[in-house]
Amino acid sequence: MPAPLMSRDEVVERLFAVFRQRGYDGASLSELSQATGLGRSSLYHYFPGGKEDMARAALDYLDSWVEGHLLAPLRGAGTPAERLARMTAELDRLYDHGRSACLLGALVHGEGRHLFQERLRSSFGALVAALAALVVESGVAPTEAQRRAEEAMVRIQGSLVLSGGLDDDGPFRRMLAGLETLLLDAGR
Amino acid sequence: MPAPLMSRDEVVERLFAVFRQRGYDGASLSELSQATGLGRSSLYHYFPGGKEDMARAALDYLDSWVEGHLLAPLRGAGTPAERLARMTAELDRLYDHGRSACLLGALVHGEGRHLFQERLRSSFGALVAALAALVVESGVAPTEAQRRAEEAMVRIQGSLVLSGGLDDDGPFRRMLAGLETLLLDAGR
DNA sequence: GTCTATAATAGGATAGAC
DNA sequence: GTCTATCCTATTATAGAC
Repeated sequence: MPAPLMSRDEVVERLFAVFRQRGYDGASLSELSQATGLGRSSLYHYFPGGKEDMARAALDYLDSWVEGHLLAPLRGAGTPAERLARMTAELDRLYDHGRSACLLGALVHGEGRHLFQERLRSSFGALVAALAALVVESGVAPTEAQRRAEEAMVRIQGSLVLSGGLDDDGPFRRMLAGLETLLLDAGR
Repeated sequence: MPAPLMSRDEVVERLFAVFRQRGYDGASLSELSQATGLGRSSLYHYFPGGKEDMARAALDYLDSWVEGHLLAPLRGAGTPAERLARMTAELDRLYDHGRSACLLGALVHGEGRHLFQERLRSSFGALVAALAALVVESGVAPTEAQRRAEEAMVRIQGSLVLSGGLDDDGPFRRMLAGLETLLLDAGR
């Protein structure tokens, strides 16, 4: 019995990288196999349900990353502005300064949406809810906080689409720079 | 020689509908064939370059639709606010109140991006430029106008992603409602 | 747990009849 | 201009050896 070449976590991380770039329909087993260095059969050993299982694992990985790197900082110590700054720094890492797509945004299209609509809803919903909670804590009324949190999510996703389409980091960078004003500035 | 069952324009319109929903990789010839009612061979008669040609035609169709329904109104008669209102009404139609995806946003992922990066750049760029011109006309400095136009595009795309992911029209509706304030209100 | 081999299907694309 | 038939490749998935 050969020992595993890499941890399951590392395998999933590479699957995640393929799905975010190629989308569900565009991610072929060949590419997933190449990216992980595992043969098809090894992939099916880890993921008996095939490609759908692999995408689900990628979503699990993202949820866990988001919880650890985005939601936890938002709930952590410091002023709302400090916590938000920690989150935006992590967003910048996650999306490689706007050069990498969002897995959720990629799975919204084609078969991915059909397979994962409920997961997408809950993942998007959790992020928006966490942002709204931060904004409420900063002294904004819940209704308005919810509106701002939704708009922040809209801008994150939209800037990734536009930066991808233009092949230009600008939109993502400017979006990141404007998040604090959008979420925490009272005069709006 | 059988007469054409439908005009080329109508064929392209149906191809457009498939690509926007399924993305480039997710749009199979079977589905494109079904959607148009044309057999594979007939599709290749219209589009000798195969699927890539079909997607290109869908992009042409979108560019033409955008020129006629979005850019022309922006340049037309009336105050900037009136022209913008005409454009947002057309946006609402194009995206079916937030229920249909954007072709450009769909083609940003997977193979579509590699094939059409330049087209995406110019289509996105033309829209942003037209919005910026309107904002300049309303009395805003060019640099600030460009910033607002880019943010409008970001919000359009982001709201479509979020409305798709949440399966909820809300984000798109609220985005549309906020466009005039974003673009034309001085106090920002 | 990984490999080689292979099945079974779907994909994109073409040829030629009418 | 559309059809039926076909080709070739890639795809997803499985079986079985080690």
